[in-house]
Amino acid sequence: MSATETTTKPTSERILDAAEGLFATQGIRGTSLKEITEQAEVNIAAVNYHFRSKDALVREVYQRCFQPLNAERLRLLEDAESAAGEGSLALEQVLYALFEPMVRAWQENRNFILLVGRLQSEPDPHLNVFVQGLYGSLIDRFLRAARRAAPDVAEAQLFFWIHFLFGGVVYTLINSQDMERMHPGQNLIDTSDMFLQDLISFGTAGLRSRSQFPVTRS
Amino acid sequence: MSATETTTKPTSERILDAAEGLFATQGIRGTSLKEITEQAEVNIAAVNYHFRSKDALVREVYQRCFQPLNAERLRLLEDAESAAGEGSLALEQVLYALFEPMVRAWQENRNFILLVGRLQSEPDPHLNVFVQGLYGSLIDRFLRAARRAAPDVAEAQLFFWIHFLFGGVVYTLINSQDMERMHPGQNLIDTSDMFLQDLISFGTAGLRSRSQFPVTRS
DNA sequence: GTCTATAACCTGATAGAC
DNA sequence: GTCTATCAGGTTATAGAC
Repeated sequence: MSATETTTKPTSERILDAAEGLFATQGIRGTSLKEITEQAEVNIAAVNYHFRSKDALVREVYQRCFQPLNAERLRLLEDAESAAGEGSLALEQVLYALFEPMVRAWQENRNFILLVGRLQSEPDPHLNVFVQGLYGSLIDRFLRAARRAAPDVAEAQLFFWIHFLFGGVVYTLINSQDMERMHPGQNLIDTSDMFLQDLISFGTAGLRSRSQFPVTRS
Repeated sequence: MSATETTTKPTSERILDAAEGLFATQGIRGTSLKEITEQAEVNIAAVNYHFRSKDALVREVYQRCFQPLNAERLRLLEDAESAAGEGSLALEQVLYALFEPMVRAWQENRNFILLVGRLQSEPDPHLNVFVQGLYGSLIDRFLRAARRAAPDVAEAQLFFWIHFLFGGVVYTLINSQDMERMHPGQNLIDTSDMFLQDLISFGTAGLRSRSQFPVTRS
């Protein structure tokens, strides 16, 4: 690097950084290009030069955010599979590979999990289809691993309750600050290792449970 | 009622109905007053006459939506408590009283759960504070009941994991259509009774589990 | 209570100079 | 690649007639 060169990031990256944070805290529709370019300290027209439109910028933000996360998930799963013998992978290890990267990302940058949460509510169907493409074959890959780890649980049950766990994780991470404020005295997820440990115990116990409570209409 | 009177709802109610549906499907910031008044077939100025502003309309929509829900939750809990002897309430019954009204509301009107989901993502802090007020002492009330039902589980754990279950329920109900599409062949929550039954088994098994899986940093 | 008309402002997007 | 200037359209909110 040259000695006189300032380490300022390029314009397109500054736009992506600002957009990521503002989308996370204010929502996508709740954030205007004016706000983004002001925070990034670039000209308003730059966003339409480097990206084609606001929609394209949104997709770039999510791509940059989700691609390394899902790659890490896949890496952890493959590491665990090759470390364990064929078919001897535990359900606990599958859940660990699925959730560890997300909890770690949350620990490093709280904006990340907010960005994930936006997808549950932002109505844009184009974005949802795009993000589903980012997940690609990851869901199938993890479902097959879970199926081998828990052959006694029906595949449809595994599929459903792993998604359920995903929803619970996103919700509790997003609301962790509010929950700590509402119930002070004991930090519940102040360390991500502790939370992961409890999550995996909670999830596997649930997945291995069988319906017992009779529900009757009132 | 008079013979010639049409059974058309009053203007303010038509506005609330239209706003509820549009907020659910398009988001709050993603819905303009113009859209609302067009769907309600009322004049654009009526929303500022009957309600003070868009913010006040949003609060009215959530109040009308959440008040009967939480009243029903409380009723179910108190019914179960008076039916059972003092202190003999099961954790399953607490979870039933908490989630049954929500699942039933989802079954009757899919817009409802979308409206709940908006709160996780819409950035408006004023709205969040307002809705927290709607929940009022309900959380404390249910936490005390759960504590009596499971005295061996730490209160902080109960608080945390019941919120976790709430996040999972909202997520799976919101995404139930997509999940059915992604994993066809077996309906998982086609009947709310079946889902409630599985949910309560899953949740109580998780709540009663203890951490077993050792998590180590990679 | 309901309507028309309009104010004041913000939005994404683009043309064209530099 | 970066800027200024501007466009066409949408937004909430309000004033004032009926």
